[in-house]
This record gives sequence, C-alpha cells and structure tokens, in this order.
Amino acid sequence: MSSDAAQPAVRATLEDVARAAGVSLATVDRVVNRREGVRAKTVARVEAAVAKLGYHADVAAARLARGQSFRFAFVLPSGSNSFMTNLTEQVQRTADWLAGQRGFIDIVHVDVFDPDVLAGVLEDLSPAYQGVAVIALDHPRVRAAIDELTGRGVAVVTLVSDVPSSRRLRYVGIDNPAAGRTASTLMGRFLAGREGTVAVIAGSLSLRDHTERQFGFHQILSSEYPNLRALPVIEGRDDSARTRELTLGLLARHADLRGIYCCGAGNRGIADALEASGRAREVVWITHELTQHTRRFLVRGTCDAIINQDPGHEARSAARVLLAHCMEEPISHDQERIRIDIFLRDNLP
Amino acid sequence: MSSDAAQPAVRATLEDVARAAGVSLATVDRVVNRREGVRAKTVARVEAAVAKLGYHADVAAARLARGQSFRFAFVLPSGSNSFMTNLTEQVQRTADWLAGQRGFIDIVHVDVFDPDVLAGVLEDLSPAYQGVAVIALDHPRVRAAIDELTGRGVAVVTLVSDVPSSRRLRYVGIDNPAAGRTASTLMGRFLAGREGTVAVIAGSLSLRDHTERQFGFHQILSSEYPNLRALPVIEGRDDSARTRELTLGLLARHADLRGIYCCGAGNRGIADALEASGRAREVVWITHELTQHTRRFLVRGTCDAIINQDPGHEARSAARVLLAHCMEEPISHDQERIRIDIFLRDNLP
DNA sequence: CAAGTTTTGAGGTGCGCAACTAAAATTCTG
DNA sequence: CAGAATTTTAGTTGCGCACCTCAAAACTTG
Repeated sequence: MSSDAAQPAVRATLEDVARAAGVSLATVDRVVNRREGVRAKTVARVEAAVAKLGYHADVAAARLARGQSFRFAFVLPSGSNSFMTNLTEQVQRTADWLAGQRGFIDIVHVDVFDPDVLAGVLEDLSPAYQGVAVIALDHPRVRAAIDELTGRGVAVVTLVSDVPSSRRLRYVGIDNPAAGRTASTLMGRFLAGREGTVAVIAGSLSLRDHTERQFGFHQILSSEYPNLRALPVIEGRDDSARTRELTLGLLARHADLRGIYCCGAGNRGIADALEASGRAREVVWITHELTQHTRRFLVRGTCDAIINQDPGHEARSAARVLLAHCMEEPISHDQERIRIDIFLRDNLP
Repeated sequence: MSSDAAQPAVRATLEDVARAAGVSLATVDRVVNRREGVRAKTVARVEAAVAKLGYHADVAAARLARGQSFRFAFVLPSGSNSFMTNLTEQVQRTADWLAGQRGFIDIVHVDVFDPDVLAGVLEDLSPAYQGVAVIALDHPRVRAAIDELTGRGVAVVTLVSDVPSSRRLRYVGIDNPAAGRTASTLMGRFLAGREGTVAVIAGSLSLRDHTERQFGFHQILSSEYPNLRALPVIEGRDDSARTRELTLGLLARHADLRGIYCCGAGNRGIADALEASGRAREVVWITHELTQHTRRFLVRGTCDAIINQDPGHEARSAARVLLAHCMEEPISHDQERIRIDIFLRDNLP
C-alpha cells in the first residue's frame, strides 16, 4: 500500500501563503491572479510558498468576492415532441442548479423551424445576456444573427443542431454523420448478409442534423453492405400520423423491406405501422432519441436499437461551457463531448 | 415566442427576503435553514417572500460561511491494466477539481485482489476521512470492514465492483449482469442465426463484476440464441500472455468458434491470437472497457464491439455522491447513474 | 394580571478572496 | 545626490451567508 502525501487537515489560505513568503496578502493576490507589478524575485518567493503549502484558491470565496453574476438565454423550440420536452425539462433543472451559482437561465420558446422568426428572436435578445444557447437552424439569416451576437461579445453555443460556418463559440451535441454511420453499421450487422431494401425516414431534409444522419447512414450502407439497397429518403415531418401512412406504404410496396432507419421523430407512427403489418419482428427498425415511447417499442421488440443523445448532459454541458467562457476558465473537453449512445433492450438506463 | 418571467438582474439576498417579509435577517435565516423556533405563520410569510423574489442561497457564500471541508480516500488497485490507469488518472483530475471546493482526495493504492490486505487497509484508514470510495472485493472481511466504516459514520461508496450485502452508501458503477446481457444480444444479433460455439473469457470468477457479466451473457444466449453454444468459461487472470495462449487453444480446438466474449482484461492477448489465426474477421469478438488498445482493435475490425463504463464519469460521480452526503444535499440520481456504453467503430469518442 | 414560555429582533463575527487606495521602496533624471 | 517618476508592497473593505448571543416582544397559562 502506498498513499499520496497527506495534506493539512485544513486548507492553506492566501494569508498562510503570505506569511510563509514574508509578503503581504495583496502581493500574493497579484501573483496568483497574474496581475503585474511584482518583482520577479518576489513572484518566485510567493510561488515557492504556494507550492510548499499546496495552496489552491477557494473557488467559493473567489466567486463571492468577485460578485459577478451571469445571465443566459436558452432558445428552444416551442414544438413538443418528446425529445424537446425532455430537453426543456433538463434545461429547467440546469437552471435551478445554476441559480445557486449566480447564474440565471431564461428559457425562450420559439418556432425554431422558421428561420426568420428564429433569427428575429436572436436579434432582439436583451443585451443583458452574456450567453445564449440555441437549437439552431442552418440558414443564412440565423447564421448572421449568431455572428452578430458573437460580435457583440455574447457567447453563443449551438445546441443539438449546429451552424458550422457561424462564429458560435461551440457546438454542444452529437456528431450527426457519425450517428448515421453508427445506425448503418448496426443495420448492416443485424441483417448480416441478407438481401433486400432499407428505408430511411427523416423529419425534414432542411434540418441539418437529419441530413447529416442520413448522409452518414448511406455512406456506410453503400460502401460496406452491398446486399442492402437504400430506398429514397422519405420526409415524415416529425409527424406520427403522416409517418404512419408513409410506413404503411413502404411495407405494402416493398415485400423485401428488411430495415427502417428513422433519423427524426414520428416514431409512434412507425411503430403503429410495423405492428399492424405483422412484420415488426422481421424488419429491423433503428431510430433516434430515447423517450418514453421509443423505450416501449424497444422493450417490446418492435424497435431494435435506439441511437441517443442525452438531453441532460447537453443542457448541463451548454451551461458549463457558457459559464466557463464568462469566467475565462478552461473547459474539460472530454467531459463536454456529447456521446452517441446506443441503447438495446438490455442496457436501457 | 414566450419567455419565463424575467428575474432581477442581480439576485435577491437574504436581506431582500427579510425586507420583503417584514421580518429580521435572523428569522429568515432560521426559516431557510430549517431551524426551529419560528411560528408557522411567520414561516409562511418568509416562504412567500422567498418564492416571490426567487431567492436561492448563494452556494459560494454559504460554503464560505460554513467553512467545512472534506476529506475522502479513494482506494484503488495497484495493478496497472489500462482501465485502472485511466481510472486513476480521472480520480486525480477529480481531486484537482475538488481541491477548489474544500474537498481533498487521497488516492490509496492497494492490492485489491487480496481480501485481507484490502480489508486491512480499510480498517486502518485514518479517521480523518469523512468518505471512502473503494473498488471492492465481495468477501466477508471486506464487507465487515465496509460495515465498520459505515458504523463509524464514514460514507462508503463502492466503485466499479459492488458489495451488495454491505452497508455501503451507494454503488457507483454499471449494472454488470445487464452489461453481460448487452454483450450477448450484440453477439446473437451479429451472428444472426449462424450455428456454432461462443467462448467466454473472464479475468477471474472470484471477481464479482466478471461473474455477473458472464451470468448475464449466458442468460440471454441460452434463452434467445439456441443456435449458439457457449463453451465453459475460461479464466485469463487479466493477463495478456496467458489469455493469448488460451485463445490460441480455443481457436485450434473449435473450428466452429463464432464468437468470443471477454468480460475482463487481457485483450491484447486475444487480439494477437485472433490476428495470428487469420480468423479475426470471421469471429465476432466483444469485449469490455475502451482503452487505447481496445480502441485500436475496434478500429482495425478485429474487435466488433466494446462495452464500456466511463471512468471519468465514475470518478466524478463517486466524488459528488460523497460530497452530497457530507453536505446533506440530495443527489440527482439520473446524473449519477453510470451508463453501459456500447462503442462500435462509428461512435467512438 | 403575574409569571412563565415561546418567538422575534438587532447586532456581531468571520469565512477567503478580489479589488481598491495609500504608502513605501526602488529606480531614474539632471 | 536631491527630487521626481515609477514600481512594488501594505492595509482596507465588502461580497452573502451561517452561526452566535442577548434582549425585547409576543403569546400562553394559572
């Protein structure tokens, strides 16, 4: 057995460092906060004392003394599919947590699917916000609005769906092409050499995340699984009823339909259609986002795998990134990377 | 568009609440900290004011005023497989983070595989620790040591491997039987109806996590995939050289070997053997823990899937759980639940 | 109504730090 | 080498809260 050197039971304070270095509190403060006006010799003395005592600034005290507070806006879609409802709830929780840290989050609901409305909201956002997280639409006006916010010194984080060419600080969400490739590999391997067709259902191809997913899906499918033929992409507009009809049509037209990849919402429609057709077990269905519904379909065996992004992680990560930016602190990249979760019946949380 | 009610630019303080409720600071303090000696009517008035102003205690100020500090021990194996090395590094990072929050983590390395040594270390732990996180061995002496710590008021968290019958505060790690089931489902589906045998390699069956994984694996394999026959479990003692020989033996003896599930370490041995045999592509190999090695095997196609637990998440979660317990704060269960990650070539982080 | 009990008010202290002002030490200039 | 200019250091103050004391006020009960 070995153990790291024991540290003092009570942490060292700035004052301890000052005493140890034989200088005043103010001087130590300058050194640790990298302000100038301290002789190199003194700096060295202080740094030696810091190292010797294992001094770490108490973040609670520092924050209190600084007294800064932050205000962020989260711009979320007013639409209400299960994923967005979950996300909103998680943002709310994050807001409660942040409230104790001198950070305030206002949730702004908006019709995200209309670029002009979304851009308008972004443009009219109160200048009181130091940071904005937005589920963005990749459209020139939206991009311009993001760039303008950034230009005004507002930190902008794109959430779930990115606008890569904008000047946003960071994208918090999954790598959608990779998610599509993941779905494709699962599809190809679950079908293990069988011949047939595979359908791809998107919400709308004007949504960047859906497009990217289907791109990744096709990429792998065509290069690695020549036994499977992809049908033209169908747009279900994230609407269950419409998606149901489209799926029924697919099932009727294609006796050799082996798989369905849904890279958007409207899953209830797909489940209905598959179960009604009696081919639920034989057709491999892979979809996105773990919700109360998709979870049920997975457990029941109608759905074969769910590709997920954790909305709680995304909400917290966005808040942490904004906070770190405002406090000029570094961010831990691998903690903030949003994973592409794969859920089977067996590893559901 | 709609937005939540805008809150004051600067947060409400205790004093604001006192003024709004028409009582003194001391009374508000009594109410918010649930001290007694306040009439119900007054409590109600204060609570109304709190709600109206959206008052949240400033955690920085509260911590500073309370001035409490914490000290935790993380008992980790001195052995050095990649997963444990990663975990140790993540614990170290967590320690750096906690140091700013008046929390200190000492890392204690110990030969975890010897129950007597482990129990001895736990028994001899300095009484200065308010919390302990330990990669435990499910053994009566270890359990007794955990129970004794708990009895002394020390919060104990089991990490990665649990001792369910002990009085530990919480287990931070994945559900191992579920992880085994997940591996089994992947194996069964990737092999999609082919007939043959499947080998299971564990580190040691005296490790609870390995046993549980292989239990879950067999459970699903036998009930859902009658086309696959599981060979008796082989113990590779988490040693690459030994595992390599065992795998070579398997490959030589079983021409119909279709899959290998490794629920422990020693992966380099398996990769070597598979690649040497020339059957790497045809045999489905599923293993645990994403490391620099297993990652390479997955990208190269030798390995087909990796079941992972995120060591960073586990380290942070253990620390948060201990911290929350010491400060008598609630914990957010779904943030602390450790997920069973599935990694394919396409969704590697 | 007096004596007791409970509830509330006012005030103080200190946590560890950031940020400010004032003073001291050093360097520069002629 | 005096005096000004500059650099370096010391000494305060206050952030918002928890926790404490002591006394005043409000109720209760016999």
